[in-house]
Amino acid sequence: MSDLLERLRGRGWRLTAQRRVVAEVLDGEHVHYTADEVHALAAARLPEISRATVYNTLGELVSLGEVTEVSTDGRAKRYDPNAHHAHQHLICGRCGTIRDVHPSGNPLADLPAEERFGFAVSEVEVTYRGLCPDCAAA
Amino acid sequence: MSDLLERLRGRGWRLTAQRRVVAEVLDGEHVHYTADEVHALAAARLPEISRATVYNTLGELVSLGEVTEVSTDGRAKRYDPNAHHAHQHLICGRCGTIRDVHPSGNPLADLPAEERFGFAVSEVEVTYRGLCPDCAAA
DNA sequence: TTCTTGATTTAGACATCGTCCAAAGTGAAA
DNA sequence: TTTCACTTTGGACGATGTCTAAATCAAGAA
Repeated sequence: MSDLLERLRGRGWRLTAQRRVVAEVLDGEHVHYTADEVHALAAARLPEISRATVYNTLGELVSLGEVTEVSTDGRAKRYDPNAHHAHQHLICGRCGTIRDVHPSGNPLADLPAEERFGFAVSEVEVTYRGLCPDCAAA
Repeated sequence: MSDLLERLRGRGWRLTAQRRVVAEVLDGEHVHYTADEVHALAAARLPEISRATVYNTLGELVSLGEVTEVSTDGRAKRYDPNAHHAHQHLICGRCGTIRDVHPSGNPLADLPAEERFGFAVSEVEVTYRGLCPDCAAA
């Protein structure tokens, strides 16, 4: 079984068939599914799982820090299970495909105090946009 | 009249009362309204303006490069008329307030070729997140 | 000025994404 | 095995945004 389920159990998660299936769907290195995709894949294994449960479970995984939400401009949010390895995203503006990338540099350090307006800045998100090879060719 | 309307007319825009009002609402330095806020403010001056027109007009302004869309995680998109001055955003995770910021550094240069996966990368968007002074105090 | 015409606006239906709720079901502690 | 708080369910609901066909209008032509 995945480390993920172990960690979740350790945090007092009640382990239901539904949660197990959602976690299994998200198990992978470069997975960026939408909630509905997760639901479809989960339903392939557990046909009666409801949309609400998928949304609930994804929300919990995000709260627990096990999964990151990626908002891609108006489209449905995508869920990235690769939350334990710092990375940023490269998104195709045409088809919405997402790749994980690892830029150098430290953008947090690039924001001087006088540009923080008293905010307690806690994170930076860097999103690269462009066209993926397939869309560029088409 | 604003430069904006001049530029738009120069590009063959038909100047209607509705478009004028939307452009006026967006006239300002650090404005980040949602489409519905723009609609409400526009309707204060031109009561019969429709939502569809506001959406159409905002979409056109974005296409023309006069206004930038800012997606703030699931909430409604916001529209930033400050498109002619490169800048990034600092967003309060609690209340959604947006500030324009100007970090140093060049994140585009921070993405090595082997991390581009054949994409034609054209832009980078850096979003700082945290709590604004009001929300931090509350 | 008036006419003409293609661009623009409108209201409201529709689509998508996500949230909420009350009722029914269930994991797991005792 | 029993119990009960935690989960799930489905369907209504809400927010945001898109689309369409018919009515309207800006602005160039006459």
